[in-house]
Amino acid sequence: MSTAVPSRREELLAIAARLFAEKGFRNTTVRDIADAAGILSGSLYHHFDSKESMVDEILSTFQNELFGQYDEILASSEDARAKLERAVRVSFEAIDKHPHEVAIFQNDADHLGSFSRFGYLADRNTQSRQVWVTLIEEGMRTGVLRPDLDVTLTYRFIRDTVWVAVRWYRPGRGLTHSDVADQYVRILLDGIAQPSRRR
Amino acid sequence: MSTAVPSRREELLAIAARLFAEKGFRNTTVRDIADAAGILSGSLYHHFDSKESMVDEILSTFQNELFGQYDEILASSEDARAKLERAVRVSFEAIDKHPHEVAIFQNDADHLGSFSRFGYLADRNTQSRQVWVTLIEEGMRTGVLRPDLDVTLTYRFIRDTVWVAVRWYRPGRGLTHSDVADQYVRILLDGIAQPSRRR
DNA sequence: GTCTATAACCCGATAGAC
DNA sequence: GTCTATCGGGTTATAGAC
Repeated sequence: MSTAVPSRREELLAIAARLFAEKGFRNTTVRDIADAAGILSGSLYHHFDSKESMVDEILSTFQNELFGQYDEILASSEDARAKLERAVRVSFEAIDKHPHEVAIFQNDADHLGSFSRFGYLADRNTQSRQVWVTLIEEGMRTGVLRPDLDVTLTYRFIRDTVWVAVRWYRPGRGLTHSDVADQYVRILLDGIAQPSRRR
Repeated sequence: MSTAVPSRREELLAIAARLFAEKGFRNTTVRDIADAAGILSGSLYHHFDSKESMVDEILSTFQNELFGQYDEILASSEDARAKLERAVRVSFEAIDKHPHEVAIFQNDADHLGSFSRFGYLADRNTQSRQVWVTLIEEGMRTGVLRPDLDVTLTYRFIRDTVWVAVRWYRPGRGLTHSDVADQYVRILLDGIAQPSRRR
């Protein structure tokens, strides 16, 4: 958790997160990170065991926060449509608040996940899938979603459309994350076609 | 263009494309490519100037083919809804026929684009944007799409949802590219909500 | 068309001085 | 907490033999 006055360790992690997000984990060298922090590469190892432990701390901290929010939504008593909307909104908020962490997860999770140390990434992926599939199935059962949806395909559609926005969304420029979520929820639920022309 | 009997050069490019797609361009070594081809890394330089020239040939060949298809759609006389559908279908067909090329473009175009040699990647990006925006605006003007759409946001939504499917779609396994396109077009145009509950 | 051998460089990480 | 100095290994690419 970040405090009002970030520790040196947190400063370094923030610098590393930005570089990992911009250039990719593998393509960012410890010298890049040290340069951006104004120190030499060897000095980084006073704070961290390895480059891997840096990205590990970045990702696990972020995911613990995000999945706490998903759990709250699943436990709420709203209808499926409202819960789906909230889950989309929480995700866009995460892109707004933690764009670097989301970008690293999107770009490097597959590669990192092949190391046993990052096995929790696959677990979180499964957990995320369960959240969305649960909401979609509840929506189909209760009649707020079309009953002919392919659940797996719909899950992938929602997951991808939400998280891939990290590629172009820039906090503080143009639309807010809330505006983007509004439009995305509208397209997702009602489509882009003129309803009167609905086939 | 690939011939019935691929040349050694084409064989090597196909091997490289698969590895670039699986591991990323930077994370694939010339030794990886040579190993997979059953030769030594030095021997690759009899066929190609550099690793960069390999990915260059892979991407430019693919894009020349894809954008030829987009041009045909734009020039056709169908209505905007039909043209949008066809553009989505052509894109999914590209994912089916050339999954490695699409994956490389999705994962590495940003990084490669920073070198002047790959300036055409940015040009193709602009061209692609013009295709989708043209179709969306024509659809809004002719009344087949909702008139309150944010054109830029809708463009990004379509672009991202289509191309990100390369992350999970595997040719020959499960749904065909045509099935996936059917479902995606339906969600995109009409949404996932039950129409009777439309707000 | 491929192999042998190697140049020139970049990488993550370490040991110990300050 | 940072710097100096460096180790061991991986990377792209080249020159010339076969």
